Amino acid sequence: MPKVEVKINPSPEEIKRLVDLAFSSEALLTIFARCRVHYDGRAKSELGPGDRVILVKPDGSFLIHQNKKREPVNWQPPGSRAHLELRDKPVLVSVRRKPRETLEVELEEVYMVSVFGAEDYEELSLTGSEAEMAELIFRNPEIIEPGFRPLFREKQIKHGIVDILGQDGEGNIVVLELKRRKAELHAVSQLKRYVEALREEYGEGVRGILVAPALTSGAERLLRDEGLEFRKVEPPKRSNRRRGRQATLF
Amino acid sequence: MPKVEVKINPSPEEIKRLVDLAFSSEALLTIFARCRVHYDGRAKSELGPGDRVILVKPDGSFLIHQNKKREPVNWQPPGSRAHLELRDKPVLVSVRRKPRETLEVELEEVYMVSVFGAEDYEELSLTGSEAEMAELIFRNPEIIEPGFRPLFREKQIKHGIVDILGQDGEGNIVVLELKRRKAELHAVSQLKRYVEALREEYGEGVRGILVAPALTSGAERLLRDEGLEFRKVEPPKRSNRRRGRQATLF
DNA sequence: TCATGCATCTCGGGA
DNA sequence: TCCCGAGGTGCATGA
Repeated sequence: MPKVEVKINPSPEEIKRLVDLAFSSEALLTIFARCRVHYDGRAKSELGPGDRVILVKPDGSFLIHQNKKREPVNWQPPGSRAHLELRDKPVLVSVRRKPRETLEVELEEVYMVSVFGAEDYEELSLTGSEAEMAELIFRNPEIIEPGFRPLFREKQIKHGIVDILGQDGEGNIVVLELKRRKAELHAVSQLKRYVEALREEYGEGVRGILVAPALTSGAERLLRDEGLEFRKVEPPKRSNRRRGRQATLF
Repeated sequence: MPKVEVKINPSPEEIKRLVDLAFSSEALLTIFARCRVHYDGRAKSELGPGDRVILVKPDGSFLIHQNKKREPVNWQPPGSRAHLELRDKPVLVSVRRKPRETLEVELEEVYMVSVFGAEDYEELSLTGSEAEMAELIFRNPEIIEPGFRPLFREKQIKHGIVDILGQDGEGNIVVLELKRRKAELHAVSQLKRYVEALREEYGEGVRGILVAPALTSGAERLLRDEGLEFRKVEPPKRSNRRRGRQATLF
């Protein structure tokens, strides 16, 4: 059985057949077409006629790509349900419930329809995340400062969830906010929110440290004004190993 | 000249020809293939073999889609430069400078290559944004409260940029933070940062109002604890008109 | 389900 | 260029 079926310049009947084939066989549907797009849901949008790539995945994900940018111009998330209606022109409709959102693609001219029975059992293995910065700090607490002891990870407090909660050599409570990239104002506000919530509960012996590879100018200014601290730490990149289903030791 | 050229089960030479055609003619390149993917840049990732859809746009955007989820599993942003190398297997390489990032796609089996000369001059017209909430408030300040006068939009202050800065009937300075959807802790922290910066400068006569269709439980708690206020406002959806290049009146 | 925060976030606007 | 914040953010994780 072939992985791919393609039709160039299909008739409406051929479009219908291939779209139904894709949906019934859990295959990836790809259409090259001149189309208009109407969206209504959390927001509302209109897109006039032009050539686009339309991708419908078996999990309901629906993407419309123009010839620029990384982002689809319109889309539906996984779990949406799509079907083809033959009106004057064929129209691809995708509906999401909760929140209710509808996407309609008027196919003015279809240049190509394809059905791709893609098989894929692999997951991405990624390194250099904030989670790995946290692991690094738990293994080597001295990179924060001598005497630092990390105690909790992702600790829920009154107004949010602290990345790492620990103590310094003097017995102060220490809040760490980690950022895998240059930290912005946003990150300082987050840290300040945690520090203030903990001072409310434990008094003045609470320090806040922003841990990141760098700071923006504004973040540095706010951090200084608020008496918070900074430690420069790069997110570690593991060399080769797989993440997730990690090799066990026996 | 046809809009689309497609080859099923192409040879390495045919792959090379079509990829070069796509890049030289500013066309959209779409490949269905079993591939492995290696990424190194801001982070680093590996993806084992599986069937994917690869999309390379003329602006350098590079997307690799699995058969699930809205998001590409790997990508490069616009401005990246791609080329095909014929090693043991053909390898698509995309490089971004600043920051340096490389994406390598080993093509283990290519089921289809296509070149789509897409023409598109339309831009998305979207309604229901935060910007439109701001316009609504400038036109109808009383939806905030009687006597409210909006004065500045996107006003830069010491620690950030305030959505709307105005005054109330008593002459207090009023900061509005707008959210087009349910406001979270993050939004309250933002508002608090602006209010504190302005109190630093102007004293206690500064009020902060979070303007959104709803609040999360945690946002409501923090807002209350900080003595900030809430006004329920839905983002307005225009009925039909085009946005951006709006129709002129003559 | 909701709430919370990360993300190779992307993207646009402004200084 | 950097900085800042919106986004139909998407997405995983926990309660």
